[in-house]
Amino acid sequence: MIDQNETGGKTNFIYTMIKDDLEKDRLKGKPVHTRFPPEPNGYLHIGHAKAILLNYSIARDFDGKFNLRFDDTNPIKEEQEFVDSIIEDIRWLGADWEDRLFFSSDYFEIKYSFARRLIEAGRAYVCDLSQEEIRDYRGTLTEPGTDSPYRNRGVEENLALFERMRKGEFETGSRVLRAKIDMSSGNLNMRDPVLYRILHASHHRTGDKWCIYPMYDFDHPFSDAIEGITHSLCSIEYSDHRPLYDWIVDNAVELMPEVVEFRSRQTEFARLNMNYTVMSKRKLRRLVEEKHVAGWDDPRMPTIAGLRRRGITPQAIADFQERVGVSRAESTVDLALLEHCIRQELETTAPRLMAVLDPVKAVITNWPAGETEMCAMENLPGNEEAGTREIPFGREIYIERDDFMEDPPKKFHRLSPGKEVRLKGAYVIRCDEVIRDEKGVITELRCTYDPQTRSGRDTSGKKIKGVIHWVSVEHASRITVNLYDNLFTVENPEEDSETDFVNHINPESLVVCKNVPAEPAVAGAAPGSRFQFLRKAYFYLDPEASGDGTPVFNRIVQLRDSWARMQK
RNA sequence: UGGGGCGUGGCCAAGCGGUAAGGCACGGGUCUUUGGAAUCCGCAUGCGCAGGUUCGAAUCCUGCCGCCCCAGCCA
Repeated sequence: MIDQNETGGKTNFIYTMIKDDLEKDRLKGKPVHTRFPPEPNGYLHIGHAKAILLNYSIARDFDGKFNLRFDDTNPIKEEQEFVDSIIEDIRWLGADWEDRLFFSSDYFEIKYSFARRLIEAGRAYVCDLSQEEIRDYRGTLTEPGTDSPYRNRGVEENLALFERMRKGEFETGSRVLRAKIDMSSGNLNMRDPVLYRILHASHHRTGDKWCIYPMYDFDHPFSDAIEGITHSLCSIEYSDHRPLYDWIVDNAVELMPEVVEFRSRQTEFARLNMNYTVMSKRKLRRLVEEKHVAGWDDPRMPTIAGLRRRGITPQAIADFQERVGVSRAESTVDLALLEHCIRQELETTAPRLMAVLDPVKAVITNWPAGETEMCAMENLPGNEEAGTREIPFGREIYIERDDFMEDPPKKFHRLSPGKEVRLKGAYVIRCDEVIRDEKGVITELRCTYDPQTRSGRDTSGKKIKGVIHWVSVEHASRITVNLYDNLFTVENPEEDSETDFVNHINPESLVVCKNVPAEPAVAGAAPGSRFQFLRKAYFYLDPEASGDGTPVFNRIVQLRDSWARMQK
């Protein structure tokens, strides 16, 4: 018996349904079996990640199986390039299909046979109507359709015609195979849906072997049935297709029982939407093609490749997916939830480093010139096993420009004239003088340090509220930092149909900081590793943006900043 | 005016007739050499609305209202 503990306490309607199926033995002893069926015609995004991880975790939680099957039934739109990127993305997410990587096109031959049996049973016919005529005969939402004049062709004629379709005797689009169901159904999908169309096009896997290709509604349920898929999950917009799904599976069970592994059933759930981004393939493609972003893997994109390049971990995405849950209600999840998942993981796994993103020089006037002292700092606070590192401290340091205020408000706990602040891991300093250039811009802060306040052996008795990060000027490594922010300035870029969504693009979604001083340890960082730049944000050392050898760090997500919130 | 869905706090989401879980967000306290983290507290007299059934309704019934999807030889 599977109880809540074994399924991680998940209480969504799909888990409930599966538990019930198991209790009632509706699976007849077969393992729970799910699948993710991408069409290789584009890049995967975080919405797909929800579907992938849902399907995969169901299989895992119920000790079942998970297949990856490409729905490659439309050669015009599909490419091997997308097959490769999708495989890479799903593998990176951690969903494991073991040895069950399939393609709908693997089953074209048996599907052809199944179509023949449908014809033999008088349930499918070749229709010579043009595309426009078929549309006209279909009727409208409120009016029933009209039977095609070819609807009652004899079995032999249909069989012969279908075979000639396969042989390539007819032009693209000249004929189709249709199911004979009900032209007056309130459900448009049941008005004699097209099962096969003629497409003289080369397929990325089957080449020119076929010139007729099955439609999704015919192909998908049958593929599920022969793979033994027990629970075929898809998004809400397929709800209307379910009667057709069942029609196909029922016919497969009746007419071709020898290949049916399981009488699969379709269950729909709501797809993921998130604020401050767009999710449709069309819109994502526009962002890339119109160069609003650098590519499909631009760290601002909601694509899996983009999330990966941003530095977000698969663990955080999986955590996010579980917290979002699954239901049938249309929803838009707050980006803040994803950010929370990322921070929560990185808090305990990302070593700390100091870098000053917007530096201003501070000179410790009572520190001897040329003298360097090493300060020990923990790599991961609260985790002694992560150890410490030594950071050089000297007479000249950089501090964050906004960690100084000449005329600060009451609650400003950082540096200001005559006030003291602690340099993390080092000494307490006081600001004595502010130096400006002719334009009034602060160029240097003159400070003095208190020798009794050495971190770890402070004998001054001072209680200093503010702690700021710093980098020694003399020892600083230089890095490039990409400060990424939301791609859009509004929660829902698609809300107003009058305004093109690209008008809502955030002009500050990427701010590049070059020559950023960072502590020397940064030079030893491994590409692909993640850090917290103390008091600022989590960063990812971009392994693909080496360029001139200067390390490039992508901002993954900012730290929570209650000071910034107080300012508002 | 056809068919299929959905409406529980700002955002997700449990709940399936016994008196509104949880997470995020938000507000406040404690602690803190990250204004981070941690920790504690607060946050729906009410579940789209209106009736009804019942000792008792978010859960059952009736009627409304609102939103989403469907007329590809796309998936």
